[in-house]
Amino acid sequence: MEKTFNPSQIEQACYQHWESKGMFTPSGQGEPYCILLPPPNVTGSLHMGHAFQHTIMDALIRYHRMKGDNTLWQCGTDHAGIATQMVVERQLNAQGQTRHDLGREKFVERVWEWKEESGGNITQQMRRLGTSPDWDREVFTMDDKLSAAVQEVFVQLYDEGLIYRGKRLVNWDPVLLTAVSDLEVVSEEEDGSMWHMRYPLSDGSSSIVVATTRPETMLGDSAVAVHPDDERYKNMVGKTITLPLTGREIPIIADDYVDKDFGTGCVKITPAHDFNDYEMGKRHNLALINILCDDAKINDEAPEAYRGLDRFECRKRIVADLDALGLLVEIKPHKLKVPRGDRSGVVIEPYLTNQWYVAVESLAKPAIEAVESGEIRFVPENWNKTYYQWMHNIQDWCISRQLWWGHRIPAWFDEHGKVYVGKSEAEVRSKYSLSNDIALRQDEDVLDTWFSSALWPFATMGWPEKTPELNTFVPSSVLVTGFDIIFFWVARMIMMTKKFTGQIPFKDIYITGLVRDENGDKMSKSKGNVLDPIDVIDGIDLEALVAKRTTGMMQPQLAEKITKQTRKQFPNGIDPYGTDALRFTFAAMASTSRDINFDMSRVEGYRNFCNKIWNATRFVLMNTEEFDTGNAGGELVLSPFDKWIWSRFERTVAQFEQQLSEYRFDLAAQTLYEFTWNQFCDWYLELSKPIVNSETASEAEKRGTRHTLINVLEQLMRVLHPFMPFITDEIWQKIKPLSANVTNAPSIMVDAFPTFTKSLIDEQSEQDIEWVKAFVMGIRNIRGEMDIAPSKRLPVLLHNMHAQDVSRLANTQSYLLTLAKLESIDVLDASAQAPASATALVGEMEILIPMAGLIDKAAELARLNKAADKLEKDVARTEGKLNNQNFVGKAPVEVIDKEKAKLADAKMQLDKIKEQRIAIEKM
RNA sequence: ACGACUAUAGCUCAGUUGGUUAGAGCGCUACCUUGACAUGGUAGAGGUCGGCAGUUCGAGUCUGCCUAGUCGUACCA
Repeated sequence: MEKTFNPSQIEQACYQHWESKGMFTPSGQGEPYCILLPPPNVTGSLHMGHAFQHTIMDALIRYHRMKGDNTLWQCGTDHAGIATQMVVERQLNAQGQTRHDLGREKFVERVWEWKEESGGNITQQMRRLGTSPDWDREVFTMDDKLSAAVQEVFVQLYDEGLIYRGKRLVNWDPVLLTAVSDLEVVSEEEDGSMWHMRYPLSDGSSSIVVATTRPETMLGDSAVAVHPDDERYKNMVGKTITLPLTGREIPIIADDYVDKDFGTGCVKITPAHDFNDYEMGKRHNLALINILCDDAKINDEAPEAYRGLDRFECRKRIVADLDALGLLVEIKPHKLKVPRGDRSGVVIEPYLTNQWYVAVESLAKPAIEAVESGEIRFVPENWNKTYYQWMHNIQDWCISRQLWWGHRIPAWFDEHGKVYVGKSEAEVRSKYSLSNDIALRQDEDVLDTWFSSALWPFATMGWPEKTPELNTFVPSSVLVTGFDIIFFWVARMIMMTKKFTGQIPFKDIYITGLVRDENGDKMSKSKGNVLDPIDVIDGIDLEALVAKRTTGMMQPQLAEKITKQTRKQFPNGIDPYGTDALRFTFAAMASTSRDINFDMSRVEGYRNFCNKIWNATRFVLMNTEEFDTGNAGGELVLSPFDKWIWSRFERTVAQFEQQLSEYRFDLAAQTLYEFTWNQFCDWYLELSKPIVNSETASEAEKRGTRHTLINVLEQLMRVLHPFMPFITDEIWQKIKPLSANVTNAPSIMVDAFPTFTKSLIDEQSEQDIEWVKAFVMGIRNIRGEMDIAPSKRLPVLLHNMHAQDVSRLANTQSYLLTLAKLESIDVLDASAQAPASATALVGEMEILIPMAGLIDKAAELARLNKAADKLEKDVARTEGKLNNQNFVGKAPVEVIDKEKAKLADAKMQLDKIKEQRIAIEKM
């Protein structure tokens, strides 16, 4: 084995071995365990968020697979309607074409080509991450089977009256020329203005001033509203005003929606261009006057002067024209929330169109109950409040999109515009008894991408057919996803799965945080702080990284700043850290629902951890490869150290499993790290050296230790495997032949997870080894503090020993000499006078290192004073507690006993230190 | 406006139902190339747990208020 672990040498071959041998396929035996992969955009690439979530999912999958569960990770990709269509349109634009030049059919062909070309990208990247989904079951949301499920669902919902078509206001993206759902609109506060405009009463008696942030919509006003109790305007209600620039006469109405204290207390009402006005228009039977074309230019409803103008151009003209007429009262700066499309970034218009909707109320009810009853559990739990809040106020879902890429809506119109819904034209004709001479044309629109993803839990299992998978893997075990898609996806899956299978889609929902950069900023192209997980795995040189971050930018002017910042942060580029280090980093940072501030120094730390494991293996191999490890038989005598490490290992397994079951990946990772580094490597490997190298130990003893070395390591690899799949398999392949593991598993990933063995817990050995550790650490402390060269062998005297100290010493004396680098250990008679010494305490036993020629008087006094100060504080605090009658009277006995014991121990130590201090001062 | 979350060492974070001296990693200081590993070893420094009040024998942990920050939802034209 090489001296340093080199991940790039092993990872890809290892993965091919797993995949080619079909190890990702469910075993078909044991308890079902299933995770649904949130399908990533088929033409997308893997980002840090994916890498994080996939690590979590893969760790769970690998763990359950090793536990013997019938484990399925269902994977696939999403067609991502708008996003993918936009990419292809941009490609066309670059060639000076639009999708209309190609026509629908050719354009969709083009998107399929793009999908074929780039569709394998993200799944290849997932393989680099070591993920182990069942690739044979990979599904694309526009596969025939999924499409069939989509149609089936649509038709059923329509037939039940839960899907309907309606003309109403929708969020309209005037650049993409499609409707979008409420969730696809993001409103950010922006600087704007509030224009106060005067509308004259038709009878000339007076005028009324309205305030608006969108003056251009006045062309579509159909009323002015005031509050019914507003004394200022009470006498005007019922009168009309003459709308400037149009000359239309419109009523003044009263409605308690109006806030008397906001603006002027008068609101212009434009039912065709504002959601609130639309509702008020319905209440008061107002005209809907649409003044916009679909690209947000002014249409022919408006006076000729404004027709064809862009909405913002029109705004300027209206303001100027009103000003010229003396009707512009004032313009105030005003902050307002501007709704923008999450994809296009342009201002969304409320726009009157025909769209398809899902009536969600009846679907929402069982979906709410599923969480209320505890059948579905959010982890952490507080997300259920977010869920409830949204579900209780849920609005009908606009599912039609005026795009070409997606599932075409299975509805046909006859020449009169009558609609027929069915899975195909043929089915529609027979279902509605339409003869062939009646012309039908299919609806042009496609469905919202999330409509098909909502069916993911059952459509991927073969629904509507009655497949065995439906019975086995619905509900799935846990959904791992981000809070950002609770509404988009999670809620809708619950509704649809409940509706069509009667089952919940998953039992637990583990909500992850976001992966941010090391400063807590969101990773984004425009900030230039994006990290590619593959670059962390393989490494990347500085120039390539800079190039990656600065090409294809929306705002090229930022390139310079990003270049500088990148050169500063990564002067030498990024080192190749390997997949296992990256995965372990994600696991270790995954504390409950907290965002991750991704820090490269953590990855480096876990890369070092991999190297530590690698070198521990080298050590173990060095001591077992050419030797008898007792696997073929032969007497094994286990040392206290061997028993101790087995005991600690069993506790580690138990703790790890407990933490994993609570989705505490951070604690689970910490448990493994602590055991591996601080117990196994720091202590056990060191403790084993005196035995395996001993000239006096028996062959049975040596065999016992070699046996423990190889088998603890072998089992440790299995425990580490869910987090670190590559290095563990690589090592396991090397060490398994030397171990007691007799399975024929071709890989550690399909071998068994170690089972907690209670009989190996050995309290006695644990306490004995703690004594050894305290002994060694006491001496090391003196050595460190007194600046004694580590190579200097020290003579040691022991004083005030109890029977247990004597027996422990007898069992471990030869090892202590090696571990603490001692020249000799001598026991001092109780009556004997100790020479001036530096002292360490192990319980009540004193370890004395005679100072002669070694130790500086002042330094030792300083050390003793430091220890005494600390103990004095402890004693004072504890005495204070025990003298407090309230404490003694009310605290539980165990707590009081603990305090008493603590006090006695501190006092004893303090006395000994004081004695030492006196002895030293006398020198 | 409502809701959720966060505030603990220089940095990033743990800290379970309140109960020993509040922990880890990274960074820092000193020493050490000892036959697994310098991507290492040993020892060490560093915290009035955001603030104020309360409950309690006892509060990092529970309650209230305040401050700072993050996010979500709904918004007044």
